[in-house]
Amino acid sequence: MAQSPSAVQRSIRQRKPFRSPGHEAVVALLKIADLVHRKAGALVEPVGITQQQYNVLRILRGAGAEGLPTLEVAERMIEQAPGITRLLDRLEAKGLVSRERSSDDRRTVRCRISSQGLRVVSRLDEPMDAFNDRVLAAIPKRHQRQLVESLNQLLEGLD
Amino acid sequence: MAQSPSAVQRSIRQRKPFRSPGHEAVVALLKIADLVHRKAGALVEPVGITQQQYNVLRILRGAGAEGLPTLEVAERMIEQAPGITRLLDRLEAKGLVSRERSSDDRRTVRCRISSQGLRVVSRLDEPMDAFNDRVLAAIPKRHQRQLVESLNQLLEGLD
DNA sequence: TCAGATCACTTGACATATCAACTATTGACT
DNA sequence: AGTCAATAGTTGATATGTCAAGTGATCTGA
Repeated sequence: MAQSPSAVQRSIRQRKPFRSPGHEAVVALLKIADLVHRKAGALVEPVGITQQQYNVLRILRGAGAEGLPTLEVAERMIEQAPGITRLLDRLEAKGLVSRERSSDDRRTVRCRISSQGLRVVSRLDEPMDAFNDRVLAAIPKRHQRQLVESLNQLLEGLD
Repeated sequence: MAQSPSAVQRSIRQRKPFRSPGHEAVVALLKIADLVHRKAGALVEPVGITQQQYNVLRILRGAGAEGLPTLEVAERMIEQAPGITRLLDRLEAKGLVSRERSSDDRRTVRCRISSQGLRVVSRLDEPMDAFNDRVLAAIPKRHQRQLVESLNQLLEGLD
């Protein structure tokens, strides 16, 4: 007897079952990430920034007053960002970050969040946290810890 | 006593623990998806196509000889693709798909995979399947089924 | 039957991503 | 000191993504 199609299958309108659990898992991961991406993007859009820009602002807020050199910001990004320079250009143009070439190592550029930038991120914190929690709320409490652990293991396997 | 940092924390060089499991889960999901994306992209790059293009080719192969109208291809994509027309333009330019305006409904354009397209996808199937399975192999067998189920639930929660 | 709504794309304009040079500093080693 | 390699960005060219508006084709109801 045929299994009823999983949510992943339905989401890509696929009749046949997946070749393997690995295939289903990967498709699910990509699909979920795309959706989360779009929903989070819609959340930050009203203040005129993108998700990546929001990510940079959070990193710089976390870094405090000393700020961070450009490439260290890139290292801390959730998604790899080879265009970090121009990403920061746009944030600077909006007045949300400031940059200055460091005096002790003149190769590096120190990036800091501005007070306007701080205002912008703080306005987004609550809706964003609520969104994150809502995502995980879709699965029963007793499986949440296991999921986070499995995701961590997947991540470790990917280097 | 301080918990040793999780893989997710390390991957974004974050010292402090996450505000909530939901936050950690979302960061993990996005990070994993980005990595999977890049690795899969590197897999298909040698034959001169992108992941999205590979996704289209698989969809069209699955559709068989009748092919599919443009927007139905878009519906089956893993990641939403508002630029489906141009995506198909590129595949057509490479000779991997063919298109013709349908005669029964002249609004629609029927897309088919070409024999050259079939050759290209089939060359990628094995490495791609192996990759998918390798991703999931990072977690113990007894948790794999649970992970896939949880991912399905996350996905359902996102509409 | 025919005007208006809907559908299935297309196209143009613009933002962002990616990769490969290129520049200015700094570090390491003779 | 002086040369060579490695760093830390920056920039240009090109590809891709995204949104809004436009074009036929089809459907729907008076």
